Amino acid sequence: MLQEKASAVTDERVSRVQNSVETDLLPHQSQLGLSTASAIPSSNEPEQSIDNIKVILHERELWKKFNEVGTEMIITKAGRRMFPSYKVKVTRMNPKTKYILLVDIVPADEHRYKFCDNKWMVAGKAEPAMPGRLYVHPDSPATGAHWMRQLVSFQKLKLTNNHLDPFGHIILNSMHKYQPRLHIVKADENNAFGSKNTAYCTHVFHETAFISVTSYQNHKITQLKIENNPFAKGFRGSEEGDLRVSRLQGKEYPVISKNMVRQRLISSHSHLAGKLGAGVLAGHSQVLSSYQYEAGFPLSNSDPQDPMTNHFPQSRDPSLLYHCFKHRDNGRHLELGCKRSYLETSSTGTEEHYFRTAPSYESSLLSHPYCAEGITSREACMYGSVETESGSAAGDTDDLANSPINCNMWATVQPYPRYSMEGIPYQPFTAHFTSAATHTAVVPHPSTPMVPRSQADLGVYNPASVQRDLPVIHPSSSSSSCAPVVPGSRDRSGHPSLYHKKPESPLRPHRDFSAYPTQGSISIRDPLCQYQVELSSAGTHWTDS
DNA sequence: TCTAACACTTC
DNA sequence: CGAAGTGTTAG
Repeated sequence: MLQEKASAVTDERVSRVQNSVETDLLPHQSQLGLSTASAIPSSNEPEQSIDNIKVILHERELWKKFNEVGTEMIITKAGRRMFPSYKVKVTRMNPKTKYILLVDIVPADEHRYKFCDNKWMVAGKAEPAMPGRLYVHPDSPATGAHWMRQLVSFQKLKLTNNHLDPFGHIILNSMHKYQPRLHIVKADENNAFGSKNTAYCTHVFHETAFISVTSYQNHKITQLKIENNPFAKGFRGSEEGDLRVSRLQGKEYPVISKNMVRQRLISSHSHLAGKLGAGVLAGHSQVLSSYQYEAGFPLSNSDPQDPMTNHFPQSRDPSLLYHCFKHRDNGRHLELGCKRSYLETSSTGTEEHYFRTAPSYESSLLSHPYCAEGITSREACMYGSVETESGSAAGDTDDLANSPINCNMWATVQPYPRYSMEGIPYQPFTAHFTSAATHTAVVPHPSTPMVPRSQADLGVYNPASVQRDLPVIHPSSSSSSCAPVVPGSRDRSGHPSLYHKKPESPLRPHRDFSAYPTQGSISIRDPLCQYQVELSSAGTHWTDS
């Protein structure tokens, strides 16, 4: 079924990927993980290594439309879904192997933006990234056959600007540009990942890059959202007249669509306003000094060629890294990753690129001196998202019956070079990640297939706390952050951590982050599930304590 | 800039 | 029918 199409489409890419990947990365070691896989004869398919998995972005045309204008995603305290939603079609997986699919959203560059004069302009340096969180698809882990059977939807993923978010939503800073990434991780025997040899690969679709906002800046985007998002149907003007009753106001007179009006106003406005320009850093100046992603983020949208991309000024360079990685045992892989990256720019858009493990910014990190050090800690945490669970979860996307895990979020650490440098171990976060696989999480609800280790705590780590309390500390920055997770790498240097969790408390990384508000109460209404992951690192499996 | 209440929609 | 996702609007 799907495969057919997909395969056709992807062929090219695949080959590319392979080559590169293989060369650098380890050729498929994935096998270790085979637990599941082993049984399978992979005979037919070309190689079913994780590197050969093809991923096609669903509704790419729609994404492109948004991207041409400069996609904006609303972020709210309560969490807002993305629209277009992130959905992919996956092919060339080993039908019997179990995989975990997750999405993370990393900074696309190191700038803060401002919408002036009807255009996005750089307005200073980006704020330090928060520890990234990962959104694990609710069906994870599931077999290749399951994933390939239908579209894999991440529509329930929510974005928030609440650094203390207790729900497990992905935390972003407003007016910053981000790049969503899909990671496919081979599940280990326990249906988790985290083992040392966990194999995984990352796919990036440049057209899904967006700038986070608390309210739409470009009316063209507002318009596209209204026209395409079913929930915004109420704002669609009636065709012709565009007469719409303005009930909101309680008035009954027909009005020109607000959008239109708005646009006009805006435009006129913008002219006036325009000038401010960018230079402002908006105040925040927060000294970012320390943090830096590196300049080169790989992510950018970039296609140089693509005109569209340009909407976001600066962003990036075109290149992306491409690669897939497998982890080997410890952390070394990171390094590998670094090297490999090469630009792929060209391809463009559409497709995805394989990345190295390290997240984009990470990559940068890699380059940095810090990288090396930092890397170690990467870890990811997961949160269960609240929502997920419930029914909807299933529905949404695909659905699945399996049901395994509902949503989970993972957090990745971000890189804050500074700290890392110091050598402080961030373990804290690490811990989260940790071993995850094994541990999986828990969640209050036992439902999860995974292992329920601890329980739920919700919080895994709380970013928030981190931020506030320790601003500095962010966890490991470097490395972990990057890595998306999973795969492990961490070096172990030390930190193994794990964390565990207390039930109520969020996880605190070692340091404490204290406060997590949350707690259980939060919402968990539903089941949250949490996973903890560990990257491969060394053994860390959690230590639980 | 950001937030919360809102009217309307989907599911 | 109720829960939840929309952009709007006022603050």
